[in-house]
Amino acid sequence: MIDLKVLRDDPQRVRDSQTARGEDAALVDAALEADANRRAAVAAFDKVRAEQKLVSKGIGPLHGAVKKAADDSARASAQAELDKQMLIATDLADLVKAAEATQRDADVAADAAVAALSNVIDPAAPIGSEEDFVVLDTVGEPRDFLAEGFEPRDHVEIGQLLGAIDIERGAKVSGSRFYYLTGVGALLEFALVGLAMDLAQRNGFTPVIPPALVNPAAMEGTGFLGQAAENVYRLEADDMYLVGTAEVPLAAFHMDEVLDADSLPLRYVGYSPCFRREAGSHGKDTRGIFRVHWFDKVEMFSFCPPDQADAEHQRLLTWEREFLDALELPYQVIDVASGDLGASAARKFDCEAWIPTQQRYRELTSTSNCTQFQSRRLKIRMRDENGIAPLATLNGTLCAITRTIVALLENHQRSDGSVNVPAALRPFFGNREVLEPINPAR
RNA sequence: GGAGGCGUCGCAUAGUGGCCUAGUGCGCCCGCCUGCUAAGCGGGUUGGGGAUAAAACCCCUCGAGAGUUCAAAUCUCUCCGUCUCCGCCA
Repeated sequence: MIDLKVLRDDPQRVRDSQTARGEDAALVDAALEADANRRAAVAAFDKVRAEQKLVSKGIGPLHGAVKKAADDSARASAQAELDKQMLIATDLADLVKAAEATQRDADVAADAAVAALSNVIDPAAPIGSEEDFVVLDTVGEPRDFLAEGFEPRDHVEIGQLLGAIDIERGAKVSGSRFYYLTGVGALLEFALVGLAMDLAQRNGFTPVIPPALVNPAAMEGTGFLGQAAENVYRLEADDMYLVGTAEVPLAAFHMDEVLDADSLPLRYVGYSPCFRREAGSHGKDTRGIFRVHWFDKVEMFSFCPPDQADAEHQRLLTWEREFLDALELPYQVIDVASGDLGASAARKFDCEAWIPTQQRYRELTSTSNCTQFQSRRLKIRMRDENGIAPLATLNGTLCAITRTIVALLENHQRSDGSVNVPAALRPFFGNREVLEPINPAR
């Protein structure tokens, strides 16, 4: 949810942001109107409710006056007054009920209208659509396989040779975009998680194994039931959702809480399965495990004071880069354009690793600064010397297992189908230096 | 899954239809007193919203929602959480 103060005081800023995202700027004026309606309805209710309380409060003593009346005429006049006040009170009760209903409707409408607005983009973010990203840095050199004298195999082939990835059986058991990691493939996941967790812990993150199944409040508060709703798995019978990222349970961890500003930034690193329906991506990345309905991921999440969010965002990016550096992968860092930001993000950096068989850089990790957008919805606030205010939330991928495996196998393959294990990963992989083929080529 | 108990301010507790404008203790904050500390004394201390130049002020908030009533922490219903016992189970 965006800041109502900004909406009221500087609506043009919000309109410009909507436009830059390629979204409807008219939603801003609809939200302004709904907000004005709400305030009018609140004022009307407050007024009639205050009146009702006043009258109602007088009725108790009137009952007493009737009981204690000294004589019949005093009793009759007290009773008359009581009857009169009761009539007024009954009328007021009807008015209150009506005003309350009006207010509730106006409230719901205003909430919906404001919730339809995406986060106000960071002015530093490049303006444009998906392809208008800015490359901030390029690290490492793609290998020249031609010069090395062999054609690189793709991760599906290598995975088959190593006995690491079983896509056919994944499809048999669960359908398309499913897989099994087997043998060194399974061990590779543990090694990657070990390396990622180690890096995170050294940087002050609290490791978390979060629930991957959450209630509607958590899913909605995180902002995934808006434009991303079609990609979320919902369990109809239980009204629960399968998370698409640990960002959801990590963000919701402090839902409805007020955190001490001195304890910030609070950093958590979660390891969880991620479930994605991949609606609207039919025909995209159909081969292998690059785009799947389920994968595991190590995700960083940070709660921090708003004025430190930019710096924290840079730190998250730095840790993402350290991880890719450790894996010795060539990659580039991009500043994602306004039209390609999620609804919650004000700014986003992606790290894209070179995929040799695709001859291009593909997204491996991503870090978003959601400013106070998520925390307002989730009611996560901080208390400092200035009082209570929403805080900033940020998230960043440390390791999306399947895509990392794709990049690792393809970039570190050798002509005989074996794969080099990068030095940093070996301590988490039984000091293994090379993964050798165990299956014949098909 | 069955039976029962319990959800009140940071914590602990009082409150069974109108003196509740939710009391008290602890903790915390400010002040007084005091060689210093402790004690003592006085005041403050849920959160959200409306109004305002800022206030005063007003409304909502006793797990959530609905209902009864002129009036609900209090009565009724539904849901959620939690605890105890029984059953089942990785």
